[in-house]
Amino acid sequence: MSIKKIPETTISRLFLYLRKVTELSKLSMKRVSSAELGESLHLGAAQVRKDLGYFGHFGVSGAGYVVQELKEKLSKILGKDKTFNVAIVGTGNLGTALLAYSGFKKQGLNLVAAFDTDVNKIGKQLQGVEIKAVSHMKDIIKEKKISLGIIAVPAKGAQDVADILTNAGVKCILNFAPRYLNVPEEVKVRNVDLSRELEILSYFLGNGKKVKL
Amino acid sequence: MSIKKIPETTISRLFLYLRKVTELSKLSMKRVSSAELGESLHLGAAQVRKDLGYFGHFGVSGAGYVVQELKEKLSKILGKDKTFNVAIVGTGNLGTALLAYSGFKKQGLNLVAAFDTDVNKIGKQLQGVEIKAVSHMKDIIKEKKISLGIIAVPAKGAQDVADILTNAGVKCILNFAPRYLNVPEEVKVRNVDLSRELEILSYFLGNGKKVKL
DNA sequence: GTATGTGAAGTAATTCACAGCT
DNA sequence: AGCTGTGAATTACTTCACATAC
Repeated sequence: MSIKKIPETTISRLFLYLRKVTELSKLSMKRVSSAELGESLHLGAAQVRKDLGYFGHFGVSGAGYVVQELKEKLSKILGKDKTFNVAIVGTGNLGTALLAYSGFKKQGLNLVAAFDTDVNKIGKQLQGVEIKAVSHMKDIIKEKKISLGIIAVPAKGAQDVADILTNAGVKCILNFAPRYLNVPEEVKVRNVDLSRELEILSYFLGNGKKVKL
Repeated sequence: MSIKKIPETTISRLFLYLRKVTELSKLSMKRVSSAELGESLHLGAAQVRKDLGYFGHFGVSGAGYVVQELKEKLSKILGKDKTFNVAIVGTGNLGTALLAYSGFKKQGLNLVAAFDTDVNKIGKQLQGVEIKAVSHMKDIIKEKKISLGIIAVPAKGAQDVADILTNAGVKCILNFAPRYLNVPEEVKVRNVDLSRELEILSYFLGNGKKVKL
């Protein structure tokens, strides 16, 4: 293995491999081939091998991968051994659903703060977290050492929220607002744009056969 | 313009152009250049022109695009003039948030049915829609001519739901369950995997400088 | 002069195909 | 014999650059 840039798509697939290999390990399976790993994820064997290859030689030629070992190495690579503090900004319907989302702890993420501008919401408890005013955000983020921020506010407020977050030292943002966020280079943003997902699907509904996706 | 395969990334950007051009039209702007269009979306001028070029010659050489005209053409291309009926399956936190999501109508999507397996929920009203049993799904989907299904159930039930949906004639699926769905070739699926988004971000948190994304 | 439309060049990701290890 | 690891080939997308139209 040589030093190469690792595509983000590869990182994203590694989590799928980890999920799968965790299942297999529960089923007490000892070995797994690249073809088997890719199968239910509809990925080719070559793709799986190339992805894993970025991180070293995990496999046994002629015999596939040792399930337990692969699981441990992937967990390590993917930072599943670490935990991070998370804040959510915006406690509307989507924010509330996300607060209730039990997946956080599984990802090693502790939801430690929630913010809103609505005075009727401030002070209320949600999933054991007290909703605070956005005006206190900077201090609380520093104080609680929050490194990941989730933006679930309307589009027009999103950039301001992103500015405050990055100013306070947040390194990653999951953005649900339907707009592009300008952030400093070292900050990583991922966007989930529900409107756009729906729009894209409705495009395919309208265009049926015309476009081969 | 010749007949070419249109990348899905292009389709997805067209919606961004439409949003922007709609804003500009509200501001009574008459013309817009490809550079201006791309600017706040952090897309290059060439990218914008290439995307629009897939669908014909909309622009005026030397003068950019006529805002109103571009808006109308994009609306047409993207099927914004049509409406579709939508069903949601799973009325947990996420499903409820989506039901409440006001973006639907804007996309020309009418949420006309909601399904759950929980007997305590069945019969209740949510956002003016009565929650029905999953066992009645097939008939209701046909009867109400539902063409888009949203899956917001846990991973283990998701494939079964997808089977019922596609069997009943649903053509597009927005899947929030963290697993790959096997569907007939003509059915279009888009996946929103919140766990994975969080995982990917936490990978970047853990690996700070090491990986240039 | 200015900005489009588009081949050509460049970059990135996927898939192929096979040498080499067990 | 079987399956990995990886360069080479392919495919997909983006960016460049310029002839063309207004």
